[in-house]
Formats: sequence, C-alpha cells, structure tokens
Amino acid sequence: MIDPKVLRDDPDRIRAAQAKRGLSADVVDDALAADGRRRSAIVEFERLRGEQKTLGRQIATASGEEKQALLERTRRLSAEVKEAEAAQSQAEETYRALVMTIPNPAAEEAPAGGEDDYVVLEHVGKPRDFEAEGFEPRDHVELGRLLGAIDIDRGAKVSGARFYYLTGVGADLELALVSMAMDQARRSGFTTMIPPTLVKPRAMEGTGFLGQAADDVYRVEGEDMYLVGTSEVPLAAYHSDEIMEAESLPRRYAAFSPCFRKEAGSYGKDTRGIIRVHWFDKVEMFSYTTLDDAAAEHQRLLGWEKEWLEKLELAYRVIDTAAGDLGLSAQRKFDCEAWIPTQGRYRELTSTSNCTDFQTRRLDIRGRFPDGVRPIATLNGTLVAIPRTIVAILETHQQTDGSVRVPTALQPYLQGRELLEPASSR
RNA sequence: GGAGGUGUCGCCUAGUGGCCUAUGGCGCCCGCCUGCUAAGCGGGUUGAGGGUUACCCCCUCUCGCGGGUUCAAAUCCCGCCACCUCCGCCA
Repeated sequence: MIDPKVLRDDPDRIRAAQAKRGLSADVVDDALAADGRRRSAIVEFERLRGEQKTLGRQIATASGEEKQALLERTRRLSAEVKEAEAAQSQAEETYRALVMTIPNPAAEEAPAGGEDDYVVLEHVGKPRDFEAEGFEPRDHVELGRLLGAIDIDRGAKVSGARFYYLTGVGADLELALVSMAMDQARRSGFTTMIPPTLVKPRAMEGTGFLGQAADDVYRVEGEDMYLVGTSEVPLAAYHSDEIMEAESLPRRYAAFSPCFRKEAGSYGKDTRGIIRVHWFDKVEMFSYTTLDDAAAEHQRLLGWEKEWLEKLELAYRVIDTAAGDLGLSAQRKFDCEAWIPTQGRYRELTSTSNCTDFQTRRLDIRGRFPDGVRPIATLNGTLVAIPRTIVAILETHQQTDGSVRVPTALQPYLQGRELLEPASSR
C-alpha cells in the first residue's frame, strides 16, 4: 500500500507515478474523494460516540426521573451511533479498496514505459559461439532426454501441459543446485527456511498477488487458501503484525519452496520444454531492512544473484525493468537474464525487487526505532529457479556428443562429477 | 473429525455490566539519592486513526477476530480463529 499521507499531501506525485507506469490517474482522484468521505465519517462517528460515553457516565450515577430522561435520550443516540459506525467502516472499506489498487510508485531511476522499455545495465560473460565451434547446439528438451534428466512426456501424461519430471541426473541436478544455493545464502548471512506454500488470503493480498495478478494464482477449491507462486509470500507474511527491533535489521531469509503458477495469458508462449511451467522449485532470498538501507540492500541482493550465475559459468545480462513492468509491489526491479543458446536470446533466470514499504504497510510490519515506530522495507530476489537454471546449464555447457560439462563450483554437490553423460553411452 | 480447556500491554497477572480513563509485578526508559555498583524513591512505558497541526493538547478505537444483547460490554450471548489436553485418523 502506498503511503496515505503522500496521497493526501502530494497527490501529484502519485499521479506522475501512475503516468510513469502507463496507468490512469483517475484512481488517485477517486481515492482522494473517498479519503474525504472517510474522514468526515470518522468525525461524525466520534462526535456521537463521545456524547454517548459522556451520557453513559451520567446515567451510572443518576437516579429517578433524571435517569429516566437520560435513558430516553441515549436510546435514540444508541441507534445513531450504530449507524454512524457502520457508515464509517463502509467509508473506510471503500477508501482502502481504492488505495490498495494503486501500485508502488517506481523509483526515480527506474526507466519509464512498459515491458520493452527496460535498460540493459551490463553484460557479464560472452555467449558461447557454437558456430565457431562448428556444431549445432541441442536444446534442453533433447539434452534432457539424452541424459535421462527431464521427462516431459510423462509429466504431461500425469499432470498435463507445462509439467515435467526431473529424473535421475536431472533430479540430482536440482538437489545439487538447491544445496549449493542454500550454502551460498547461509554464508552470506541468510537464515535458511522451508516455508508453507499454502497460505491464507491475507498473505497473498499483503504481498500484492491478489489484485490484477490473481489470475495467475491457484486457489484451493472449497477452502480460503492459495498456492503461492513464490516463497516471497510466506516470507513477507512471516513477520506480519509485528514490530521489529531496528537493530535486528537487516533480517535475511533464504527459502526453498515449490512455486505454483497458472500461467494464464501465456498460452502459446514457451510451450516447448521447461522454460515456463505450472510448478517449479526455487530458492528465494528475502530481506527486511530500513527504508534508508533498501536501495543498498537491493544492490546486495543483485550482487548475490550475480555471484551465483558466475559460479554456474553462465553468460548473462542485467536489466533495469521499466516502471510498467514492475508488478504492483516493486519500486524497482533488476532481472538477470542468461543466454539461452538455442533461443538465441537472454531469458530471465533471476529477478530482484525493492518493495520499499509497500508490503509492510499491507501486512502491518513496522520497525521500532529510537525515535518511534516507523515503516520498514522488504526486498526479494531469486537465487535459483530450478527449471530455467537447468535449461541454461544444459544448453550452455553441452558438448558435441550430448554430454554436459558440470561447472566447477557445482561439482562438489554432484558427487564430484565433472561430466553428465547421455544415458545410452553409460 | 469429536470432547473439554485457554486467549488481557514485550512477558506474567488482577478484573463476573457503569467507580475500567484496565490492576499489580518483571523488563525497559528518564530522573533523584548515591565513593562505584546494587538496593531504594519518583515518573514514564500497546498500537492505530481523527481533530489540530512546529509543539502541546483533545477525542475515538484497540482486552484473539467478527457479530449480537444493553442507555452502557474485557465482563453476558452467538459464530470463527489460534493454542493446550484427550479421543479418532495419519507420514
């Protein structure tokens, strides 16, 4: 949720922020009007309630006719109070519903515009030149089949399109990547976590996934529960309704969890392979810190993501996502996109967002500072999203015979294996 | 899933319709006293919203959550949630 004070005192700032994302500013005016109605409803209720309390105290000590007269008066008043209270909660609900739809204003540094208006910040590593090496790279589907690592056909048979089995060395690869990621996170000061992935609406809404993003979310039939699309959700909600001691910040968590996404609206996109799937496992980094430190923490998260990709010896670039592509909660977002040889382009492998106080306001998370209780910031960043990382590793490190070289840093997590070889040649 | 119990401030706790504007203790903060420390003494210490807005101040809400009864609810009634104990089931 945006800062209600900013909305009230400096609505032009929110209007400009809407424009930068390519959104209408009408909601700003609607919200301002609703805020006015809300405040007058509060004043009216409090006036009546105050009167009721005053008279109530008199009744307690009055007697006889005086008491009867007071009772007569307060009986009517009681109904008015009830009415005013209902009007107040109605007005607050209307206001809240409007404000909740307003996205986090993008950072000044974030590029304006939509999906295609990102800015490339840097390239790291060089995409492997298969032409110069004189062979046609196989795609991950074929490599996965050769290695006995990915079984897409049976995934479809059992669960449908966009599902897969990781088998044999594929399963080993996931466990290795997860262990390696958790090791890195632990060394970097993160508390490792295994969070629940079925959550109540509050957690979903608090992290900004129930608004226009709700289409992409699995809801459990017959229960008020959702399957999370990222462990950002349970990690953000972890400290909901809490006041965190300022000196305990930054607090960092790294969670391993499955992620579930409907992928609504992506029909026909990435239908081949495991680039875009309904379920995958992920290790996610999550930080709680002060608003002053948030931008610096964002750079740290990006730094850990880069360290990770470099250890996997992948070529990638970093982009600064444009305002319109930020999602509801983020103020700024960096994506690390790895080069996928058979696609001839960079694809998102990790993504890190600075959500400033947007989620903490919704989840009632604050910090206790020497000068009082104030909002704090949350940030999230992918360490490893398994399927896409497997795609990048297989395709990047493949050899002419279909075997795949294991990046040095990963070898200790794969029983020392330096090479993954096709099942038939073993 | 069934039965019973519990839910009050960071923690413990008093509180059975109006004198609750919620008690006391611990912890914490400020001050006094004091060779130092401890003890002692005095004061402060939930959070949110609104009025006003430099500050002060005033008001409303907040006793797990939501309803209801009543002129008036921490207190009475109903529903829900969480935890504890037991039973059932289960990895």
